[in-house]
Amino acid sequence: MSLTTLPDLADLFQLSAPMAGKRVVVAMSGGVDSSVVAALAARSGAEVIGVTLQLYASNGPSARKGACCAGDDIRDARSVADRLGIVHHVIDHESQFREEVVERFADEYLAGRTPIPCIRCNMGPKYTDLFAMARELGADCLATGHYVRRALGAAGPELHRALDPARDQSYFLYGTTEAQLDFLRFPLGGLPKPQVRAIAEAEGLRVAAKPDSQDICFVPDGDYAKIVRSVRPEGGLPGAIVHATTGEVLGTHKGIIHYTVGQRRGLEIGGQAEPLYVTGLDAPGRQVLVGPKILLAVGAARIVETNRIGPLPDAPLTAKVRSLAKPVPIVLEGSLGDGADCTIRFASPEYGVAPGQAAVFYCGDRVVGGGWIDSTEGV
RNA sequence: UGGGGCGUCGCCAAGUGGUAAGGCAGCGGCUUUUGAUGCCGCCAUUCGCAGGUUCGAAUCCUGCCGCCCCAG
Repeated sequence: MSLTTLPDLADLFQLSAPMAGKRVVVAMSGGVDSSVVAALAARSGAEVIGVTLQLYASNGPSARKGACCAGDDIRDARSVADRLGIVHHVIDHESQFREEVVERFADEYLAGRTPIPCIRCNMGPKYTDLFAMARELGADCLATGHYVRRALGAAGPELHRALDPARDQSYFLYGTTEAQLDFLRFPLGGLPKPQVRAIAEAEGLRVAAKPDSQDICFVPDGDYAKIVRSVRPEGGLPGAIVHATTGEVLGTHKGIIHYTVGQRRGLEIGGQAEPLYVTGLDAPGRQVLVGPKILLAVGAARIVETNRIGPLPDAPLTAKVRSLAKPVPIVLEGSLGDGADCTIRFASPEYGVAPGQAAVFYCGDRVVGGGWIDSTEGV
């Protein structure tokens, strides 16, 4: 695949031509996607500055394939920058990342919620901090490798789902502020992943065949609880597993942080006619509440600290309450944006809605906003 | 040490002479830029133990062991 099949590069970056004379800061994680963004930016003729945040220890157990922003990934980012002949900065962000993302992640679990560190990371280090840095560098925009689209609407820039729904990352970016969106660019939002890899290959980038990142970047082996315990040892305190309706004590759990609403496996309670699911977490009582699947049906949820991107449309909305969920029809009550709280009502019961997760609102492909799930109401 | 009942995979549980259902739990895999869910696969050569009857028993008989209940 050649670059000539691509749209005009100035259009990709949504900057007025000519690109020469423009300064583009690219957030480089060391993965394929952001590396291709840097390559495209370099091709465009703009002055490109690559910036990589070092988020945690650069060596040790966290070093693994598929992570980002540490160790090999930083070396990869630097190597790509060298290859492209662009300036590259590595910013030590370890302490901020630990406080804003990792410790917060642990505290959420301790409070009986199910956090999404990726959203916090996007809201904090990746956008707020990189954003400020790009401004200081006198950039015309900050480009990232996220699979979302920035569309120019009548009322200003809008955030839309990626063209390829399978790669869409809009769920993780609902917290983008209008001011950030004004300055951000997502050149990959309209491209299929295979084309991105093809570009990486054509450009001779060493990361062309690097595996996609997945899981939480700072959890090396999928054992997130181990990380939580390392930051907050009290997370490993056991307690009772209690039936949500009968109050019967059914067993002992190994620490509330290991469970999330909707979870089925790992309870180790046998002898039941039907599976038991986690229906709630009582952090003060250190109890895990369980019950049959029917108890997971949720009719409404309280959403807090909301963000709105662009005007609220006068059209039906849908919401995603998990990254992998299909958007489902909802009715929004209350105001959206500027940190306000609101309530959403599901047209049909939604299952496994966990406090701490995000609810992201869509109007078609457009991201209208979102917030954190604070509590839910049964049906 | 009278009477009755029961002992089948970690748990619940079908099976009453013809060669061990199912559910739960667990394990593995698929899926997946959070945690889950879901889906697929695996999971008792053996039925408390020891004998006996029978072509053939978890199923019938005998003894032993263990547990439960009711009695005194």
